Amino acid sequence: MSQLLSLRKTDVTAVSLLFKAFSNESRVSILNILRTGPKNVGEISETLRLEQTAVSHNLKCLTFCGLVRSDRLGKTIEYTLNQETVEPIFRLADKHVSKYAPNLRTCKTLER
Amino acid sequence: MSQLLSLRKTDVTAVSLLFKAFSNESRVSILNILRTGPKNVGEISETLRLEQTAVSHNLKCLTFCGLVRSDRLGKTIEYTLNQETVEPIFRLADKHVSKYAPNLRTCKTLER
DNA sequence: TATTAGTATGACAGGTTTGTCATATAAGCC
DNA sequence: GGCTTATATGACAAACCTGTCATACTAATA
Repeated sequence: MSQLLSLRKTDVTAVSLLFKAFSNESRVSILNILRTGPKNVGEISETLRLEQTAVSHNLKCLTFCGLVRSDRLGKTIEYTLNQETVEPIFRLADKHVSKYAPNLRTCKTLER
Repeated sequence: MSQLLSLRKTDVTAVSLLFKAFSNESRVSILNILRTGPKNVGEISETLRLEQTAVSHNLKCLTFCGLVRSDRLGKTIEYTLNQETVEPIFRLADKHVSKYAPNLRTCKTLER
């Protein structure tokens, strides 16, 4: 009930950890490409032109946060997006950026 | 139209920058406390027991991302949450954590 | 206009994150 | 079992982030 107005301390920690997963361009690219459907590591790596090991590291992080799910398919491992969470978050973020921070993409690091 | 299914490259950059703002515990605390209403720097600093300069740095970053707005009130500067974005994002994050990553809060750094 | 209170800025050190390299594991096939 | 393909893991250096310190700015008030 009061959850809606304020989070407990522990949740602040969890929420910041969750968004750490979204705070890296490679990981956001991976999530973004998985929106079009499940893909294995090789396909992700090839499409995004990212090193296989880098993709694996980032997928582990995304899995740990519950943002993707992995299923072994023979020699291959297929990754599937957690659409329930990721889709609405992407939509909100996209809307926010175009409405409130249209110049965000032009800077390379966060201003402070 | 196709925006709903995939973001352009530039948006991936913007989205990851936006979530970088959410990826730090101090900043999430600040956003969280602003959910209860506008506050000035001193009030935020005092309530969260964070150094004034640290709060100022983090507020600058949040302002830059359009997540808060600042209004000078005499000697004081009041910060107001962008509820339209932050409220639904917090709700989604909170729901996601409890459903898909309930143990997230117990780790100090992102596993990889 | 000098002083004080509130807030911002810049620089820097310590800590964290990231990609890469070398290597390990797992599954299928000969 | 040995070989090959697909993916994961661990260590490490470079890059990046964060809080702190010293200091600057701004507005109100004496």
